[in-house]
Amino acid sequence: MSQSVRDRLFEAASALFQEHGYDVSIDMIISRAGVARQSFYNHFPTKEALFVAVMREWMQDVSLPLSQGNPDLRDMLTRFAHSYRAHALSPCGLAGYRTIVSQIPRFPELTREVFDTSIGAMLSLLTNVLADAMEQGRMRAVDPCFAAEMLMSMLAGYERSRLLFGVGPVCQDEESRVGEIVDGYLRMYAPQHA
Amino acid sequence: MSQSVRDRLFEAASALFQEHGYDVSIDMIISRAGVARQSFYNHFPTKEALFVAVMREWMQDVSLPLSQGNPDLRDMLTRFAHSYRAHALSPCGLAGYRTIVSQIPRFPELTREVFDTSIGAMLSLLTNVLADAMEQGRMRAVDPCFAAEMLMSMLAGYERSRLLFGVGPVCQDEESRVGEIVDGYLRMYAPQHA
DNA sequence: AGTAGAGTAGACTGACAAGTCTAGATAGTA
DNA sequence: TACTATCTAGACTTGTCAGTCTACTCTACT
Repeated sequence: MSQSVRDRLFEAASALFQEHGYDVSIDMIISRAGVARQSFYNHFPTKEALFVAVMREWMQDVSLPLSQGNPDLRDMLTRFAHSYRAHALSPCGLAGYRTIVSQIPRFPELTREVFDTSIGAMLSLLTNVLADAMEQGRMRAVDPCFAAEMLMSMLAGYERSRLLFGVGPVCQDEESRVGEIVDGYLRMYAPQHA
Repeated sequence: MSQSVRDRLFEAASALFQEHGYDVSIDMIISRAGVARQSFYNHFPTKEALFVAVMREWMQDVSLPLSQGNPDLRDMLTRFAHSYRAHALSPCGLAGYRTIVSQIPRFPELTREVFDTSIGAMLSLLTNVLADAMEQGRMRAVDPCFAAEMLMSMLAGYERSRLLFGVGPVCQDEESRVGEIVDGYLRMYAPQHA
């Protein structure tokens, strides 16, 4: 037995919540984990508690290559774009998004916390970077938070919905699509007196 | 009795599906409609059938002020922007989006149909309009479908997620926000030889 | 008057799920 | 050996919900 009972429960629940949403029975979780019913309740008081724990772990997965000192704005944004899209548009990320969104009414504080520490945290990181670029005259001076929202929207707006609904493939050519998005974005926010 | 039993069931179900998602009991629906249990089954064979009917009605609500002949591109896009955002970011639109997204695994064909006839239909309308503008040299010539995706993303990308998660108010100043988005968009796709 | 259709009220069934409880197995430790 | 903690196996309780069924009422039509 390489993994502890708790870890096996956790992994099984994480996969099942992603696949089927919150409506997975405890029986399914314990059978996937290969664990007895009572063992579940030895580690988690309720199913809700397990869900909360899994959600909190999902939040930890966000890490972004956004170094504030990078002199090449285009390069930095391109890296960010690939990293963000790889997470948000992956089957995993999409399924997690769906699971969380569907549980917003049941867990309002938790889901809000998930938002703040993942998407919201990304936004504020990006906002800082853009504010920096604006101060140095490498970008048109606008509200940096608004500009950050625009980039994140362009990277995973319509496309996230489309993929959520299972319409079409992920992308024909990720590289060139990201290139086009970043190009357009830099045109939109090019310094006024170039 | 002003409304037929069927209409009352339909309205009650539409409101409750929006508010609570698919997990609303038949008891709740009939009690809200003020109707007996058997009457429900006189009109709909199953709860799923009612859900499908309600979803199909939701699709009908999309109508857009996109006249292909409008000579003022900015004016046309601004109208589109307001109309799209009024629908997508309203409490109603957001709740419906959540309900549908959470039921994607259970009703894959239906939800796909919903997407195609609402968001997807908007995209193709907008695509035609943009292609037109590009042909006339009023916009930079790029893939019009990609350009349409960008506009829809900017109008309801990050913001839709934020509102879905119950973070913050709808908007401080809708008018100026839409103005900024359309401005930026037109800058991004301004003709190359202005 | 009589009949059919559509309504109400509410009991009932069968399935399923969360959480509790009992009993026994296994392993580590004093 | 004896004790304790954690595990397994699975029965059990309680509650909910979709869908069925019975019995009665009301109204329209012939």
